[in-house]
Amino acid sequence: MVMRARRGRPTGDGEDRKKRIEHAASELFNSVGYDQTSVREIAARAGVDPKLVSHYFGSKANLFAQVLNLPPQADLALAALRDLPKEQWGGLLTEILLDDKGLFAVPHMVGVIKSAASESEVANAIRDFYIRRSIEPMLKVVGVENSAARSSVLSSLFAGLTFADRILEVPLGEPNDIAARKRIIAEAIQTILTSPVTNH
Amino acid sequence: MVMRARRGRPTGDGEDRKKRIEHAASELFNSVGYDQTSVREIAARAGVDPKLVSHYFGSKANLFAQVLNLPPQADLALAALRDLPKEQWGGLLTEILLDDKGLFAVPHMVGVIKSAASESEVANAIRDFYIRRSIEPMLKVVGVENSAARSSVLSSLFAGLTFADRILEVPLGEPNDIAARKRIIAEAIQTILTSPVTNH
DNA sequence: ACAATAATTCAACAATTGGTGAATAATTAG
DNA sequence: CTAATTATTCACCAATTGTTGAATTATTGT
Repeated sequence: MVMRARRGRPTGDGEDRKKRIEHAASELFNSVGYDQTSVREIAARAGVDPKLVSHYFGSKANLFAQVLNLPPQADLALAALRDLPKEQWGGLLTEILLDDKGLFAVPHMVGVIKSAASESEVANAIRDFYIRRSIEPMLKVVGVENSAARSSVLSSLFAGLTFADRILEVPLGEPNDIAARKRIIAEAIQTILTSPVTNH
Repeated sequence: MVMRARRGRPTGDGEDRKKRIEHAASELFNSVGYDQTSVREIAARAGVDPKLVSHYFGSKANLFAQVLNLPPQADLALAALRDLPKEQWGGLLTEILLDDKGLFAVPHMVGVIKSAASESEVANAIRDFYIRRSIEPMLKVVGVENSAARSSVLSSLFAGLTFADRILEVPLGEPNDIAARKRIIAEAIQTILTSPVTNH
C-alpha cells in the first residue's frame, strides 16, 4: 500500500494543491506548533510531495508566516461585548471562553504558545500575530482608560489559562472547584477590564 | 584548538562531573526548555563527553526528571505573605514578582513553559513540577475558601505573564503603561486571591 | 507541430539528533 | 601484584530534519 503518485504535472486541478498545503499547515501549526510540525508531515497530510512546499512557499518559515496571515475563521468573540454593560463583561467572557467541561478555549492560542516557545526563526511573526489578533482587538472594546495595559494583562491571563488547561493539562478537580474557578476567572477578567486604577 | 581530552578515567575529581552535568542541564532546561536543549550541548557546557550523560542518567528524559527534583534555589516568595493582611497581598506580590523594568519574573517558569510546549516525553514530569512548585505552595497561603481554584487561576496568570514578557517579549510600552499594568496586575491578583465568590 | 513553461514527484544531501559498543585509563579489592 | 570495577572518551548508528537538482508530465503560446 505504497500509493505511489503519478509523476509530472497532473491533469486539471491546478491551484488545488497550494490550498491543501496551506490548510494542512494551518491545522498542524495551530495544534502542535511550528517546531513540532515537519514539512514532510504537512506534505503527507496534503497528499503531496514535500518539494511542493518549498516550491510554493520557499521555506517552512515562509509558509508559517503565510498561514498566520490567512483570515482567521473565528476571532475572539470580543465584539459581542460592545453593547453590554461593563458590569457583565467578566461573566459573559467567561461564558464564551470556557467550554462545557470548564476548559479554557481561545482559537489559535495553543499553536501560538507552542510555536513561540522554541525561539525559532518565527518568533517575530508570532509576536506580531499575538499583538494583532489578541491584544489589539481587545483595545477597541475596553474603552479609553488604560486600555493598553488592560488588554495586555487580559491577553496574558488568557495565554496562561490556555497553557494550564490545554498544554499542561492540569487536572481541574471536582465539579465544585470547576464552578469556583469559573467564578474566579470571571471576577479576575472583570477586575482587569474595569477596576478603577487609583493613581498613586 | 580542538582541546582533545585525555581518554579513560581521570585522576581524582570523581563525582565532580556528574554535578557539572546536572548544573549545565539545569541551566539549559530552565532557559531554553527541554526540546531545545541537546545532550551534546549539555555535555559541551559541562566539558564532558556526551556519553557520560547517558552513562550517569540513562537518557535525556531521565536527566530532566532528575534535574526537576533538585532543590530549587529560590521558590515562590509566597511565604512572605503569611503574616500580612489580606488587603495588601496583590500589591506586595506584584512588588516581588515584577523586576525594575516591569517584567514579570518567576524562577523556572520560562523553562517550564518552553519544556511543556512540545508534548515531549516529559510532559508528565512538567505537570507534576508545576503543580507541586507553583500551585501547591500557594494553597498553603491562600487560606481555606476555594483555595484550589484560586491557586490554579493565579498560577495561570503567572504563566501567562511569563509567556508574554519573557518568551514572546511583547513590548511593554511607555512608562505610563508600565505603571498602569503593574497596578492592574496587582488588582487582578488581589481579586483572584480574596474576592468573595458569591454562590450562584 | 513544437518549443517554452509550469506543476509535480523522486532521490538524495548535509546537518542534527539521542543513543551505544568498544577502547582506554585510573582506582579498588583480593 | 593482579583482577575486577569504575570513569571516561572515541567513533559510530539509525532516525529525522529542511532543502535541492534532476527527471517527468501536462499545459500553453506560436
